[in-house]
Amino acid sequence: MARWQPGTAARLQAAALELFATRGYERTTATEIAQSVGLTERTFFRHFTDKREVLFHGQHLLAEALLEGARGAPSEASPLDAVARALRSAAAFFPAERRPHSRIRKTVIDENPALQERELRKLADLGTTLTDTLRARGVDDLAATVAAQTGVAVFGVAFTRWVRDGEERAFEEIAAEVYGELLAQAGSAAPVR
Amino acid sequence: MARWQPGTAARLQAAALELFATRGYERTTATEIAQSVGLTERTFFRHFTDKREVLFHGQHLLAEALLEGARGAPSEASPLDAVARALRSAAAFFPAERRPHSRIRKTVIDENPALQERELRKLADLGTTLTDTLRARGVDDLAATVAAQTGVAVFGVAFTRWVRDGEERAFEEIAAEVYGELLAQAGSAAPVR
DNA sequence: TGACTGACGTCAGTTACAGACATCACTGTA
DNA sequence: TACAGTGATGTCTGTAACTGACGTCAGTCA
Repeated sequence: MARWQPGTAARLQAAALELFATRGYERTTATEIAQSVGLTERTFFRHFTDKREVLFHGQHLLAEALLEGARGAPSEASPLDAVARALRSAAAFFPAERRPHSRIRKTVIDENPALQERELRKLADLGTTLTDTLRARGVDDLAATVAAQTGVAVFGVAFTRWVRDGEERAFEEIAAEVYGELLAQAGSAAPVR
Repeated sequence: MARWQPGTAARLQAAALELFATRGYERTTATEIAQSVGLTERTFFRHFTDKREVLFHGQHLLAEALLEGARGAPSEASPLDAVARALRSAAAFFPAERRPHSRIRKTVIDENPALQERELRKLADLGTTLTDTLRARGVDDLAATVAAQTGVAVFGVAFTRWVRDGEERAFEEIAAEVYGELLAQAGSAAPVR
């Protein structure tokens, strides 16, 4: 018999989300989370740098999906078009089955500013890596930064709407709507004087 | 004679920035900051909810300037035009004299992820209040959100460039450049299929 | 004069982390 | 098959960010 059960991080994550959802984030200690799956506080902090991080583990997979989409764009595609492709390939990360889980997670995060900060940082990190990817395609600094940041903004708005109560459309559809709204607004905007 | 000197928060802020810049953020304790101006740790935490917050006090003034700009836009202006106005009125907050101070602050923040998270949150808060302002002008939810988030993205990029080493142009000029780049990219983008 | 307030100090407690070191099932190698 | 790693864990101990309760006292105002 194995000395330790595998998937420690995953078990901690599941336990943490459940405890956070029932008792609230602040009234749940790292020790409690660890003990609820038969581990020690110290072990918890070996798997997650932060108490907050337990809710955000695995985000790098989303980042990779996004970047893959951008990298896969034809070389003649504009930076913004590459970003649009990135958004489409991110959609695979938000299938309908995942929505209930995402909603519980959202509820927890919405209740705690510290968790919101962490989420914003993950989003911002997405922005910088996306910028780097665009630059690697030969896009100049300003264009890459603007396209990537815009893309992250669209992603953020789309994700927020996707997890909203009552929303049933697919992520891809919502993202297309948000992106379309951006193009429409920018298209009819007054030029810089 | 007054029992306490006025401007406690400002003195703590100045002391904190200096200590952070010399010793580094993490190796500076709240107690040290407080003692360096003859106060107690407890008093520090009465003025700032957080150790981080000492670097971000006063941000609400910037928010008010931004919102004032958006509110001042003519009623027939599009949401994005209102946002562009908000950006222009924010420029008053970044005169050339402020740049050296902003650069020191930036150095400190760049070194610490926790501080970056706080900065992102302030930016995000700007986004939500800007959204609310636009909605109060009668703009529908999607349009307001997209315009506001886009504006915040432009602001963020412009600010980052404004504090960059070697940069000497005024904030307003940089913001106009970034905003122009966005319009140019969106103008030539492929429409959503 | 005396109650009240506001900005501060003091003290004690909780908890998020982090370093150092021990443990021990498992693994690969001689 | 003996045996030296290795890696995930536990234990112990310490630091610093906060927080609540309460006391203090100069200035203010009825």
